Amino acid sequence: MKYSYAINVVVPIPIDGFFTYSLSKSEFFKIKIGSRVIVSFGKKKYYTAVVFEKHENFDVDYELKEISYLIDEPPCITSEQIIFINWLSDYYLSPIGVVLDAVLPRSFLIKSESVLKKVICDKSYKNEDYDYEILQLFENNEEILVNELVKIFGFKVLKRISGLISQDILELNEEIYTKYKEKTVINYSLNQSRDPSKIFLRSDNQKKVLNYLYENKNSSFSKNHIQDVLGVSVSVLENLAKRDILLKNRVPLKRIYNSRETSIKELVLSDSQKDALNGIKKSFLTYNVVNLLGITSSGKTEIYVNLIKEEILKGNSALLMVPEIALTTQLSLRLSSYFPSNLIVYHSSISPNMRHELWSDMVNNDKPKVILGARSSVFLPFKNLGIIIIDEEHENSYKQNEPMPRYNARDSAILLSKILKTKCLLGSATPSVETYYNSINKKYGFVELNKRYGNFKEPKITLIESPKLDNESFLSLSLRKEIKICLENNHQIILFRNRRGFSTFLKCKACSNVNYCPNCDVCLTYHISENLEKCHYCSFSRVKQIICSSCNLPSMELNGIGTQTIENELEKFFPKVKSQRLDYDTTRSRKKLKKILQDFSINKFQILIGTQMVSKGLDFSNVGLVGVIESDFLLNYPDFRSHEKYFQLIKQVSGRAGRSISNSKVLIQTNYPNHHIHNRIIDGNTKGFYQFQIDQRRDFNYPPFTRLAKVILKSKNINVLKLASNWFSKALKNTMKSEILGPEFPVVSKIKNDHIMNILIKMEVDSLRKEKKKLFKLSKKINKYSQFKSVKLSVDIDPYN
DNA sequence: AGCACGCCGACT
DNA sequence: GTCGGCGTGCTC
Repeated sequence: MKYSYAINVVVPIPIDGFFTYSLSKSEFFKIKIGSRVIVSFGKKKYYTAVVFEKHENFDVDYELKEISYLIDEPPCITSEQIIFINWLSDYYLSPIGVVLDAVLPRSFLIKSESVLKKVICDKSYKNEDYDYEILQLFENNEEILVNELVKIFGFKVLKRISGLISQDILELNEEIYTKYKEKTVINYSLNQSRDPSKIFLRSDNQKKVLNYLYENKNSSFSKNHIQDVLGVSVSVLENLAKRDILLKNRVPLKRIYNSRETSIKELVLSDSQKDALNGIKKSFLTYNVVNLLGITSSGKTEIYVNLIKEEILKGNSALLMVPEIALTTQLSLRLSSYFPSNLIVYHSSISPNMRHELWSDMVNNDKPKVILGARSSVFLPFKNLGIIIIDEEHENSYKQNEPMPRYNARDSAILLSKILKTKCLLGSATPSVETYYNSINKKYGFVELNKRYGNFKEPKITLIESPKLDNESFLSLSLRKEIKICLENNHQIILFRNRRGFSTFLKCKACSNVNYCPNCDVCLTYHISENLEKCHYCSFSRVKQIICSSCNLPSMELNGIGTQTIENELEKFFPKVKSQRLDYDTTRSRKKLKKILQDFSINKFQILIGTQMVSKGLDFSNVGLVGVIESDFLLNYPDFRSHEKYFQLIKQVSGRAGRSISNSKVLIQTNYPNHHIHNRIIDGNTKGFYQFQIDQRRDFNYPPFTRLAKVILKSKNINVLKLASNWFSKALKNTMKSEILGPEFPVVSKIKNDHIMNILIKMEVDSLRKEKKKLFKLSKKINKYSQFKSVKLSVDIDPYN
């Protein structure tokens, strides 16, 4: 069949590929690539879909449906985003619908939630009886869900409504527009109809307000503003309003850009910062991507701010990506003092209203913006973006594993910078091996910043052998000594403990049995505060059991060193000293997290005990000692990146010490004081460390010399899983020329009753596209075999872990 | 994702 | 005899 006008759309559901719909000539010329349409999809459902391609004289061998409704003529996503979405889907072997779903704000995608609103209800439309049938329903209702109409009349109703809409009798709004609520404030302004000479006031405060408003004629102010400027309370305003001297009116307030105006700070750069900044600018003349290696506390932020400022002055926007927004309160405060009216903070858990407003603002408003965002901020509809800065470029949290799509925001941002022809700066004190390799091989520009801000010395790092198990305490004598000295100097202490490895668990004294989760292949973690044994992979939890399930003796007892045990231990040795724990269990709420960090920064307590969280970008001036306790499980962890991760972790926690004091110390309590990584950490030979890693990666064919793909197979039935994995691995070996490893069970081999097997593929860089295509084709094949139908297969491109 | 179709078991 | 369980396959 031949269609004069057709469009290819993407439907935001986990299906691959485009779907083609026909449309009228007028619709065809109105519609743009990136516009949203409502289409009937499947038997009943209506979805919001996005136009990706337009075709004239389109030939297909099946019948096309017509589009139901054109939502927005101006596209809701940019043409660059169309390219980007296609790339993401292609590169990460992820259905394009899944990518679209991740990119667009939820509020744009609500399916079949359109609402019909009565505009005029003119009885003269009686003559067309089917229209009247619909209009009748609006006699009693102002608004009706399209869904309801579809339920009553079937899906053909949409064609009928579209007639009424084009005649302006009904109005179709997406549910979001009714759900989306403008934020408003009450503003006070002068009642111009009152003669000022006839107003008599006794109160000084009231006079103050009136004078202020006279000075700023024709403007109105929010109560907050008047309170801030004049220091008068609301009741003063209310009294004036009661006497009709002031008028109250509600005005819409943008949720974005409403950070309080503060004085714009002037930046003072140190000489080494200036050098680095100039180096970066020079480097951007030749390279699209530049890597800034600035040691901890060297003041990378000031450099970022400078680069962003230059873009803003040029009328461009800037994106600053950070790994985890929860820990960036300090950073966002600093940024808002430099860019009070341009800053937008963006992450996955901002409110739908906010996201909606922000997105529309980016599409419709050319005002330069500074966006501080977590990984999902790469998906925003950028216009005139001048620079992308990726802070802590090495962080694993740039990689999203769950939910789909799996993508790496750092890599995606680099590609986005190419699509947008934008500069891209990678910043880190401990760059990833890949980035380091690209820098020394001139694929990226490379700038180093080796001096701490304020010229404070980097802390002195010392290794101590962990005490033997039967020792009086797992806190070694020398660590306790240093803690004491540090406390006497009135400095603060951070104790770092890596949660993975072992956290607290229960073990049988008699038979050494450890309790496992019934659904997952991990042992249960014991939470003292709730007296519960919990699984960290599924939602399983139960009250602590003292009786061993294996030998029936009441001999289950606490094992492992968690942050709680450290706290208890500290209390034993330093009973008068205040400490606080900071980990994902104790700090579920953001407020609490903020409070703990705030309290620590104003010296309310002396010792902060924490997991990974304390290693990331916290800036406390008074920390004299960082203690690392038993965190070296990474040295034995079966992953080619585990040494790199360990190095980064230690460097980052160490960096928390001595930010504004000299003679700060880092003590690493370890079982492997002679490990070669420890040698590189002690002698500060970072280049040596990276060279060693690069050589190893080259020898064993790991990235950056190859690209990895991990195939994850899951099934409730372990035997089926084994058969399927072996079959798939063989199939891969037969069709691909890449090296195939596995199948093998991962460290955690069962989650939520699904058994898991992984196959690792090492693909040559220059045959990547072809190899991925083969992998993709094969992955579709496995469910064609009836015996493997229950096996769930997914692919992780450039996996971490 | 959602929905229909379809093939088996326990019920008025 | 039928209601309903959820396994499987399709959606322009």
